[in-house]
Amino acid sequence: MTSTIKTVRGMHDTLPDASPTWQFLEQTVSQTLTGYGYQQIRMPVVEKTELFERSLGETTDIVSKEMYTFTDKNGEMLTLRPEGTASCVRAGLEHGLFQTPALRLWYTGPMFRHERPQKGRLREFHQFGVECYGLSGPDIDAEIIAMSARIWKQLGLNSLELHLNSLGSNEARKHYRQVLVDYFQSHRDRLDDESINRLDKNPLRILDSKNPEMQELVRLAPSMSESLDAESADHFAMLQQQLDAVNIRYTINTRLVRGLDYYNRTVFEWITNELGAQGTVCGGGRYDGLVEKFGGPATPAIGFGMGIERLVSLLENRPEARIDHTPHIYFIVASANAMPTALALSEQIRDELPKIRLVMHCGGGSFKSQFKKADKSGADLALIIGDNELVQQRVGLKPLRTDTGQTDVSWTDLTATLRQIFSR
RNA sequence: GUGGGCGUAGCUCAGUUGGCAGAGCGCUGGAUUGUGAUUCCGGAGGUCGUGGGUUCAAGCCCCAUCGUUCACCCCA
Repeated sequence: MTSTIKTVRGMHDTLPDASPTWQFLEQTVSQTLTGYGYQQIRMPVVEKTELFERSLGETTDIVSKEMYTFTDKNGEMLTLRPEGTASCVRAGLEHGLFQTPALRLWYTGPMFRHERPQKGRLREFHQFGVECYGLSGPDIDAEIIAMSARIWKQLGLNSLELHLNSLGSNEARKHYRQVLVDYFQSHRDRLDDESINRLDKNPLRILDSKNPEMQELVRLAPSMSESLDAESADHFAMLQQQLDAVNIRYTINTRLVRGLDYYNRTVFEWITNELGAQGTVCGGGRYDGLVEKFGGPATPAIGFGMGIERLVSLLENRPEARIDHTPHIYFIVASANAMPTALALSEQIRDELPKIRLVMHCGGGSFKSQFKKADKSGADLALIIGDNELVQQRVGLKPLRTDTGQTDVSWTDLTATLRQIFSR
């Protein structure tokens, strides 16, 4: 055997066994989003590199070391998108969508980050993204969170916990950042290497440290809530009130930071402990300054991303969380002479009963093996045609999942009979 | 980018102090001519991830490399 070509590291095939779960998820999510008045937008997978550098922040890990960037034939620097928000803002500006007062959008597709793969973390992964533009009040924050909660309910996931925080206005965050730097600077001797590294790059992340030796220092650090500006504090309080009103439980986590630079005010994550270290299944927040930063009108915005692979692994092994593709009918063709008639009959069934899933037996083989395949297919009913049936112009019907015996029916009555059988 | 575990049939995995490559499941053929699931009998399928090295002899020992997995980091 010559050496076979395999998938690129960190990128996976989704095989036929797994795709019914993906389809269940995709269908459920898109139906729920549609139910809230969100409209789908589709953006290219490739964008100019500059788009991500300017939106995510050049010092974030994603931009500084995780992007799939390459030079196009004409010398342009392009990047496989690492997330969707930047593209969505770009598309909105490019097509004047932000003229619409309350613009509700969603999208789905692959994202690319060159990270070391591990459980729940791939180099090509898939997200649903939801973005809403033009609304600054906490009501839309509450709606978007309630909508995500409803999605979990529809999917049958009940172990997700909502973590909530407010980063305040950009000014307040800048101020808090300085307070934090001062605090950690005065305890520099107790910081680990990584934290020292973060001190000037992204000091808020020190609060996220999992190093047990840092816990005490982090616990005593000044809290973000004390640095919140009055308006943000008000916004945050109202959001909590509204979440209470719709019975959504949450944990205020003042150490919840999120890694992208564009966030302000409300940030949230839905977290599970069933996935190991990559427990965030959904995360998002406000990014009120981003549209303006790209030269657009001042446009408040909020959005979130959901990791499809992570959700799928929560849904795996649940038979109810799959789209059913089991055929209804398996058509057994006992004699090659009968094939033209069998094909004609099956096409007639497809014409008149378009919802029926019918598998034609192709490729010949013994009667016995055809029956084995019919059984294996999971079909409820086998249709049988061979030389005898050809002469009598009839088709055999054998139920495969019940003990009721085999019957037969004339060609002309076939679809009517099937309609009756499968109307139940 | 850093550190640990693991790579043997399509899948899940055995393989002893280095001595002929294995099982279960799956696939496939058959058990008196056209009837599935249970049962019984047969068959196909492997450069043991890849490349070097040690040895009379390597799936097993050594080195490298790729992949995978888990954690750090980061995030969906």
